[in-house]
Amino acid sequence: MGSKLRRLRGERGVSLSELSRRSGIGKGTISELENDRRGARLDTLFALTTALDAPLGALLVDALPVEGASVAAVLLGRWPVGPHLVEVYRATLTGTPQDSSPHATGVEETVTVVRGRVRVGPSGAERDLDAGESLRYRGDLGHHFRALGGPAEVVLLMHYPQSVTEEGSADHDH
Amino acid sequence: MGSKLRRLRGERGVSLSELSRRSGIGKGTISELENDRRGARLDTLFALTTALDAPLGALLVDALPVEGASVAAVLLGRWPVGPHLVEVYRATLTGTPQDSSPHATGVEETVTVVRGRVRVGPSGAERDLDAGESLRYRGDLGHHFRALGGPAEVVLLMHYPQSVTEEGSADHDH
DNA sequence: TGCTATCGTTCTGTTAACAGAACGGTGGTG
DNA sequence: CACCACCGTTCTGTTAACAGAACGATAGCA
Repeated sequence: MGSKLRRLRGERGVSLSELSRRSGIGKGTISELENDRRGARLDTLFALTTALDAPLGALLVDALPVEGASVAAVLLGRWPVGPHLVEVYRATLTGTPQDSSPHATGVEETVTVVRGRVRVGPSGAERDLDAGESLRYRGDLGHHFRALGGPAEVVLLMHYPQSVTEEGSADHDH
Repeated sequence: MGSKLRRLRGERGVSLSELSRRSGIGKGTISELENDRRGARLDTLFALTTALDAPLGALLVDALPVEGASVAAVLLGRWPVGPHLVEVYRATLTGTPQDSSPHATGVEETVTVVRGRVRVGPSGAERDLDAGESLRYRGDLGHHFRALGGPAEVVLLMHYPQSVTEEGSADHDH
C-alpha cells in the first residue's frame, strides 16, 4: 500500500512535507506509511487521499495488470455473481493506441464512455463511442483501446466466467 | 459507519460473537465499532468485510438515497469529470416494481445488467435488458426499475451535470 | 565557506485501537 | 427452580498508530 501512496504523491508532484501540511497528518506518519513500516487507520487514509484529490480506492486496490502504459485503471469494486466474478474499473485512456492481449476465455467486457471519444472493440470490429455510449464485446479475443482527440475516461465492466482471481488482501504485512 | 456494519451483519444473519470467531477480530472491538465508540484500522475493516463476504466499500459509503425498498445500492466510486460528477453504483433489484422520482435536470443514467433480467427506462419507454446489456436514459424524467423473474443485479452509472453533491466523509466523528 | 530552506527519516511520548476476560441479560431444557 | 449456552456490552492491560521534535542530507545563494 505504501508504494501506491508514494506513487500517487509523486504523480501530483507534492512533497511529503507539503502533503503533511495539507492533510494534517504528521510527516513521520506519512513517511512510515510509504515505507510499509505501519498499518493505517481509515481516517488517516481518507485524509491523505482527500488532500491528494484521489479516491480512497486508489490506495486499496491494484491497477489493472493486463493493460499497458496508455491505460490507467482503478478497481472500483469486485464481487461474485453466482459462479462468475464481476469487476468494475474506472480507466483513463490517452491518445496512444493500446492493444490488449486476450483475457481468459469467456471474459466479457462492457465499456461506457464518461468523457471524450473512444475507439474500442475486438480487433477488426472497432467502434467509435461518444461520452455516454456503451459497447459490450468478448474480452477473450484481442481488442483495442484508443482515445480519439483528447484523453478519455471510461467505466470498464469485466465479467469473468469463474472466480479464478484470488481475493485481494489489505496487504498489511508489516 | 457502525450502523452500516451492524446492518450488514444483520442481513447475513450472523451474531456478533460468530463474526468475531470468523474474522479473528475481538468481539468487544466489533461491538464498539458498531456503536461508533471507535474508529477502525484498515486491516480490521478488511477482516470484517471479508468474513461477511462483502466489498470494503459497503462500509465506507452510503447507499443510494433516492431509491426505495426494492433497490439496494452501494456506491462504488464517485469522481469529478470536468464540471460534471460521475457516480457508479452496484445495485440489486427485487421483483417489486420501483418507481424512481425524477432526479435533478440533466442527470443521465446508464444501466448495465450483470445478472438476471430487468425492465428499465423512462416511464412509457421501458426496455427489457438481459445480463450483459446496457441502456442509457435521462434521469430527470420519471423512470422505472423492475427485475423480471428472479432478483437482478446491475451496475448503475449516474452522470450529474454539476457537482452539487457534497464530498463524502469518513464519518469518524468519535 | 557559511547560512538558510526544504527534503525525507528516525526518535519520543501520548493516545487509542485492539484481544480477551468479566459481566449481566435472555431463552431453552430437565 | 437450577443449569447451560449464547448473546452483546463493559472493563483491563498491551500494543502500535499518531503528532511533533530532532536529525542528517542536499541544494541554492551570498
